Amino acid sequence: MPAPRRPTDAELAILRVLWALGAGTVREVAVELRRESAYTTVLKLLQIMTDKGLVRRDESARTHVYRAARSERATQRQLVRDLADRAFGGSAARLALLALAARKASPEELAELRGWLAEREGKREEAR
Amino acid sequence: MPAPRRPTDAELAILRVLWALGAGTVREVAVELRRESAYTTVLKLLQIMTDKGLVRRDESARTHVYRAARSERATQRQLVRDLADRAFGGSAARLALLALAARKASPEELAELRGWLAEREGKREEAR
DNA sequence: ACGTCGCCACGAAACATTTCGTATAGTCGC
DNA sequence: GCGACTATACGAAATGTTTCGTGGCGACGT
Repeated sequence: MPAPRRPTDAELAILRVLWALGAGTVREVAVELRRESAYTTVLKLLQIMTDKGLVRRDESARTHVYRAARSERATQRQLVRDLADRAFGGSAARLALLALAARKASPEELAELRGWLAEREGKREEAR
Repeated sequence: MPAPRRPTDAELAILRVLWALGAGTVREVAVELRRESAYTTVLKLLQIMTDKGLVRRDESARTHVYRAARSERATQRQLVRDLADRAFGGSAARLALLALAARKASPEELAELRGWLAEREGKREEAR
């Protein structure tokens, strides 16, 4: 399968609901987004997303059930790479640095970051 | 001025050229992008971008000169925040962590990151 | 059986993005 | 002044995104 195109804003909003729910019907997704989109809008988007391969549809029941085709993580990775290419000359690390500067990070997040760096350091030691 | 809308892909490509050049005429920008866009396409985009407030135009000479209205850094910050909101539940730190995992970082970049964390640590000490 | 309700398919409109052709006009050299 | 060259402006088409209305079909209660 060819690399799926970057999801649009509206598509991403739907994907987020599906990731949170695991799977869902049109109505369930629409309820989560009700302030933003009418039922048939969500339906249409999900149909388009099915065609694009962004979601998979289970049609075995009369009320179809949708799932995201790719994991949240994989999609996030794709979006990050895309943004790195478009706005950071391809450097995801520079993107990361700016992200850290752009918004305050919680202590937990900082701890995660330190952990990541430490692990990274460990690997470097190993490689000697 | 109201917050300018997120630049589109084609707009961002042009902004990158302008940031690199400092300022430039339509032709200069078009030359940098020549494999991607015809001269009049670049012209049209720059006109639109002027209307949107993404670039400023100096019309004092017959050949207009364009400059990015906002710095590369500020725009990057905006894009990062936008992506954090759309795909990371607003957490720029989680975005940063994924960015680090998504692409190998150079030793220089890792050093920068360590430096940033160290500085951060210093501030925490100060606050006691 | 019949009305009602929920569901999906489809089409179309409204809008944004991207592309480029053509028109028009200033400038320079001759 | 005239022609060649370069510049901007404008319009319009091609494409992509987002919105929602309408129609038809099946299920379910009464």
